[in-house]
Amino acid sequence: MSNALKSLEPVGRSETLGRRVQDQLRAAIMAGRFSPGEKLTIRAVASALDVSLTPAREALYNLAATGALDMRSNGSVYIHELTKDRIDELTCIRVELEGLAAREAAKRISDKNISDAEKINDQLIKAHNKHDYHALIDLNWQFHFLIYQECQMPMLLRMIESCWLMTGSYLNVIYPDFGKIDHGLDNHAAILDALKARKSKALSKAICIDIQFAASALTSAIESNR
Amino acid sequence: MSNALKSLEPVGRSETLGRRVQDQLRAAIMAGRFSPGEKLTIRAVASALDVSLTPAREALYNLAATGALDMRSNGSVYIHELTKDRIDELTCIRVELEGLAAREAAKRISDKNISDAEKINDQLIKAHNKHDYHALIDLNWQFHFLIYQECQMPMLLRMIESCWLMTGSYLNVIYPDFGKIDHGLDNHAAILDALKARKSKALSKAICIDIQFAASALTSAIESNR
DNA sequence: TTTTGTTATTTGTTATAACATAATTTTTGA
DNA sequence: TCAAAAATTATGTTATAACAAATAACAAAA
Repeated sequence: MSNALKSLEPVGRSETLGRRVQDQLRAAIMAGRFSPGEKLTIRAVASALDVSLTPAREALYNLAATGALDMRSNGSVYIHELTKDRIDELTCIRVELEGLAAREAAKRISDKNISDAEKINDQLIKAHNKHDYHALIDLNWQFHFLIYQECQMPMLLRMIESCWLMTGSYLNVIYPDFGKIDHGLDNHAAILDALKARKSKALSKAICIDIQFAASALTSAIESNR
Repeated sequence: MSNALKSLEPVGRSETLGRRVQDQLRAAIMAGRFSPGEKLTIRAVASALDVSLTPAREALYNLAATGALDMRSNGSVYIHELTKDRIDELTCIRVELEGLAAREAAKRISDKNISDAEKINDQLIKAHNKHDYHALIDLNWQFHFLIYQECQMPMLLRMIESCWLMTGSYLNVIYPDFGKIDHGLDNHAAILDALKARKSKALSKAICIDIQFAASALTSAIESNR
């Protein structure tokens, strides 16, 4: 094969409709565009994305299978509604999984990734100052997963992602209180410090503090909204 | 409501075909009845269970979404084929998740559950002596999940189950070497001791040793089978 | 007004057919 | 004999229709 041909990117094989529906739903969930407890019917999703029932159903049920959506016994699918107990459970799980990812990532992460993480965090601080919490949600996601990706553990990554999706719908509940996430910025600074020093234990600890901080903010937001 | 009505059992709502297919596949996977790398086509599953493509596809894709099956980019679904790297990753994840489940279970487990676990372990020893590794696989599953269930963390349980399903097809590879699993029985004894003393840290450690022991047996089985 | 039974509507379930692509086999030509 | 091409088969994808179950809306009775 000629070098010119080899240098070409493989044409993005047209994804299936089912997958595209799933990707769109996932993006919407992780951007917090759904409200907790909202019902997602097959037909509503199908007509919203202009596909038939089959791919809409596939997307909804696959997301439910990973835990990103909540499927009840009658087959209806809802956005997760979290109780204090559920948040506590999720926090315990995330501490274990993301702690592991952080430890492994610290061993492997490249200088370039560290500087990328710093850039993202700079943007994140700007977004915070501008009260642009839409961007903040997205950048926070990018910041964490840029680090986690370096652990080179694909199964672990998928599990962590599904944990994040479970709380996605509450981002809009928690982020508007800007007073509370000043601490969140401190946590990110601690994460970056540990990253630069490549101290895996310190990184893991900083990540866990960040998780627990977010969880307590979420819990109090839920308790007061009730 | 009348007392007569109150005494009636709620009618077990007939499961959907999709769910029944999924349950059957899951049971077969966790019993090790499939070989690693085996291809599961939609039509083969549909005709084997005498259903149409729709529920067969739903079951396969949902299991793939949880990681129990391996879905490749062209949509074909396979039984997982594990490499050393993948086993290592899975072991790390399981140590975290099952360690957590064990710690929490130790806090909550009832006397009855402990004696149930002992009974299962007795049967397990008998199955071992009879070289009945089919029963052994099943009893080992029961033993572990009886304990884990006590943690009262439903999301965690599902994650642990999907980890177990990933290695299901290798059970028949690993168990026939009976010499190696004498240690496995010792591990179970240690687990029961920690359980009876309700020492959460000791239980967690015993479980982790069991996991790592199984992993190393699996790794060497794979390496030698190659 | 509250309860209860009926009807209508919504929504999940499943089989089927048509289609497109990937894999395999067969055929053909050098 | 071998490799390329063509045909065939296998397999995944999707829309649709018919069905069943759950839910909501409504009307009649207590």
